[in-house]
Amino acid sequence: MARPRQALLTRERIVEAASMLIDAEGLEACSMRRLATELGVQGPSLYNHFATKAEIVDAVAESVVAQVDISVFRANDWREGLRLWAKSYHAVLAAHPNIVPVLATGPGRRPAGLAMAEAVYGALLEAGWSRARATHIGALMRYLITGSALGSFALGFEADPELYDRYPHLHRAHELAAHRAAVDEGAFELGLDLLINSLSDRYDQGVRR
Amino acid sequence: MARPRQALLTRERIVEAASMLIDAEGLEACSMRRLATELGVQGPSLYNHFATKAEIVDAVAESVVAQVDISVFRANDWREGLRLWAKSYHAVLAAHPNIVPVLATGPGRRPAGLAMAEAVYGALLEAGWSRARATHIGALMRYLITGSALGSFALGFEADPELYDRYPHLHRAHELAAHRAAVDEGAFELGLDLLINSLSDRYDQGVRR
DNA sequence: TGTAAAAACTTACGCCGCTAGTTTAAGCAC
DNA sequence: GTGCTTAAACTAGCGGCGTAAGTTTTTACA
Repeated sequence: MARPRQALLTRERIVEAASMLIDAEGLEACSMRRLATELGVQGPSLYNHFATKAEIVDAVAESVVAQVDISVFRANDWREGLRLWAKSYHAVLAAHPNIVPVLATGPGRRPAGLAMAEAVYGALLEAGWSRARATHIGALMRYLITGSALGSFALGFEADPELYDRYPHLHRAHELAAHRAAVDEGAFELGLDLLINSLSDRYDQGVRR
Repeated sequence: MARPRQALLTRERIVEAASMLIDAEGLEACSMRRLATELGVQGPSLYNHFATKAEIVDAVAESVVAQVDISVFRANDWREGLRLWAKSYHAVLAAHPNIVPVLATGPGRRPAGLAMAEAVYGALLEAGWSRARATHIGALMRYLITGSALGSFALGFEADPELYDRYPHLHRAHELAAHRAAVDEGAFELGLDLLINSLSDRYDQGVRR
């Protein structure tokens, strides 16, 4: 086949297919040849639309981050804004866990990532936090959110009971996987509560740097 | 060359070389052929000592986690134990950042990882925290520690000033990289303080689940 | 001393990202 | 309408990847 009358590929179609493939089978499954097959095309054809594979993955990351609700900072106190944003971000990453390693390295040049950083940092500055502290708080939130999204704590323990014979306190660790949601969500909620409440206390005491 | 009079490889030599290669050039640089070259050997020879590449990487992860000081739980209050352990873990990961993605998925079957989980969880249980809360606290600490180790927050922003023209609050984001240590360490220290202090407050108020 | 296991080797398979060059259709200038 | 440029698909192929299979030689032990 040479050039078709109607183009088979668009950047949008490619990103959508890549996103679905990554969600369904993971980052490693998303090779150029495999992605092309998914789109009914030969591998190198993708290079007519993206210069490298990294650009495709980056576009997927961008489309995921764009789903995070950053409007919450406009209508809320910084504490509530931070909490609602974190929950939205957390929920988006929970729906697309396989792309998290890409996001964990920072916003890079992605507009949605930069817009999110702008919204968070701006809200903290406008609340009165110092530049340095606002940066720390932003970093801290990213640590919690991507750290929790990167790998389930519960699933980090294998289901084989014999594995824990030598570790008296871990004798029920093989049951963790069955309570995955409660464990992982509970830990995230606890962390969010602890961080925001204690930041709030400091703020109310006038400690803002 | 057939079998040499003195074995060229041992599991220890392989793990050591892999660890150095990963530290120096990253996980992707550590291919079987490259690692073998580093050891003065052909690629497939490594399979006489490890069944898969994943086993080698896992052994590197194990050797890194084994460097974390978990003795601190014996001589300290749970708060101070938690703080000292977290700092030790953080320092170890800062020295070996390229292996962090492997650790972030949990202890798996690695003895050092399981011993660490046992120490943390045991200390929390013996302090009086409920099983569920102790699990949450352990998960939360991992989120913070691996989240912060996974990618520098400061380096997540590119040094190109023009990138931030559209984002009024980010106009100095290109300077972040120059303050990498202050930003990243400040955020981690803040997070650790906030979490442990607020957990300590709850504990002192008798809220242990 | 004969045999089995160990530890190196070479060769090769099917993936991978990506480059180069080819073919044909589309879009535009005259 | 005709010719030129560009776009979007193709095929072929390079060097690298993890790993399997089979070979060679040495060592260790019965």
